[in-house]
Amino acid sequence: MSDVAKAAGVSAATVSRALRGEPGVSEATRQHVSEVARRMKYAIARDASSLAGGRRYAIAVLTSEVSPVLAGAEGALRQAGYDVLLYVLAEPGARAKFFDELPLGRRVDGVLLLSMSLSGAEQAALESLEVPHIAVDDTDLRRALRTAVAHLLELGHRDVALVLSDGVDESYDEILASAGLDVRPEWTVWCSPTVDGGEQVVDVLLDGERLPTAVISSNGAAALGIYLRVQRDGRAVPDEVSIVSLDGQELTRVVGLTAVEGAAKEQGERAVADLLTLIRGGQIEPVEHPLRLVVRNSSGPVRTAG
Amino acid sequence: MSDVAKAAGVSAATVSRALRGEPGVSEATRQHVSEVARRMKYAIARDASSLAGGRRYAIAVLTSEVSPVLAGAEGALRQAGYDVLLYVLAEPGARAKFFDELPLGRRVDGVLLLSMSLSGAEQAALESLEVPHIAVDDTDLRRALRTAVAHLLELGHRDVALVLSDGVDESYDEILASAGLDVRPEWTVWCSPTVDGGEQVVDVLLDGERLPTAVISSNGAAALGIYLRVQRDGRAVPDEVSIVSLDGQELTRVVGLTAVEGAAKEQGERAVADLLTLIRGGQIEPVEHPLRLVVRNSSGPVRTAG
DNA sequence: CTGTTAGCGCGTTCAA
DNA sequence: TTGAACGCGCTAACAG
Repeated sequence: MSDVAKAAGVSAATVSRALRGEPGVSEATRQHVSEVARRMKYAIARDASSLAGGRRYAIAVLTSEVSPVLAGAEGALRQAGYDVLLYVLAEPGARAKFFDELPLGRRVDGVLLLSMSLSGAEQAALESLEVPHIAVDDTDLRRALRTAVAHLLELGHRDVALVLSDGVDESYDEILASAGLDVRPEWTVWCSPTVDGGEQVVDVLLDGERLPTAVISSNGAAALGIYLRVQRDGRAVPDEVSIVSLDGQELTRVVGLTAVEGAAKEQGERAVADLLTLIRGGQIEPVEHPLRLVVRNSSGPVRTAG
Repeated sequence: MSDVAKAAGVSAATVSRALRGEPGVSEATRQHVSEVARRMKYAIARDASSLAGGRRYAIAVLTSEVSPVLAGAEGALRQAGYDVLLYVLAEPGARAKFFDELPLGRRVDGVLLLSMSLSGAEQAALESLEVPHIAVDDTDLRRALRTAVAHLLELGHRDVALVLSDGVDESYDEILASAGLDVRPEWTVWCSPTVDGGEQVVDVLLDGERLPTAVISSNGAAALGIYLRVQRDGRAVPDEVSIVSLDGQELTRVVGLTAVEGAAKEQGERAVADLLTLIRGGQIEPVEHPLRLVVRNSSGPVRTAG
């Protein structure tokens, strides 16, 4: 840095201020210093910078799975000039160890949590770091369902079945009802969030006397199972049955299922933006995560009877 | 550190040496210092350590996609006490920028590359960092193919078609031939590495007079496409046609395709072990990446004719 | 707006 | 085997 300072005819402190965008430097000086630094291929040494008490230029990213959201977040952080310290906290052991040891002291400017629901203790541990943090929630099932229902209504569907993953125990009847659909108990079914689960549930669903013209699945893998099974049964998708997934797994994309996607990339970017705002001491206002209906080949107009 | 030194009745230099396992400290002193440090929950500050010329306790992980290998590598590195600096270099722009700016100077102890085939220039840029690096190769198609062929032979198949992804231009005839299979030119076909590609190739393949009893696909998505199309054509899998993928994408697992998998986790762990050996100045000996045949529901005994 | 001074917390001499 | 002094590259607080 002193080399750059000498070359630019200023002091090291000025170089520091100029390169970090700190106030207190004339615009002319800043430009000049930046130019010289670039020519000399100089970049601030982060270690020394953080040692001296400045920022650390690093964000810890905690995630329970390596997912597209991670890719989105990484890109946004990198672009903002931050390093990404990755912690994959998939196994309970690793997760417990992390929150026990909290190896983040004085090493990051912020923490980003992806698809992690924290326990109270974990939350408290995180707070004790005294570092800004923010979490990216999972897709909001409720809103996703409304989106899917609207899509199907538009296509003329009135007989819509809802396949929920085991573990989802809220009632969504009111959403179906308020959309003007009949709520038929036998058209709300549960299955495991797997391809197998989806296949099995089809037997139940298409066994009644009245068949739904469309099926919404809360889980992507199950949606795929439904799709495969329905086709194997000799029913055309979407001509006889439309299928919509509320979960934008890669699976749904690859086989061409219509899905409500969590807009993973945007969610990650949004979260990064919020986190950076927090780091700068700003206030953030909660916003709903964007949802995106991606219409592919598994949903179409309802077939007019007769 | 000076606090610990005081508490232990030694100098800071001794604490440093003791905690880093440096020689030149009596075993008694080392034990004592370690004990005191633990009691005081003291850990060496990595920033200061690297500033002063010591280790950086960090590894840069470069990857072209967020994949299970990444998860495996992260775990292994974490366990070895290293931070993971993640760089997702999926987009050409990001990748070019990285190799242009090389933002790694003096910041990591090593570099781990996952599923990245480096160009000569990139290779050179990496070397210029003067930091140990190691790459996890993609699955070796050749060996994977041998594994798949052996599996099918065992099941009695003799009429095996090979679907290669566009871009794969090596000849694998000798592998098929040496396994005692007839090499029929019309049974080696190319398609794009997508579900669509797989679907399309089925038309070509099952249009001849003599049909293969098994299909090997080098790509997982294409394998899925083949699977879907064959079923839709009303042919049973695996009773009429067996399908084996040489690529263990999640896709193949979820829909139950037999696949030769790269044993991602083990590969990642192995690479980390090698990298750490390099960092310590050791020599590594090349080993073949482990391959694993995962038999699922898409491969079965050949149906005895008539 | 800019320069000067004094550390940040450690590793590495060198001497004892 | 240990300790004291020095400097790594930078930023914060002050002075101008």
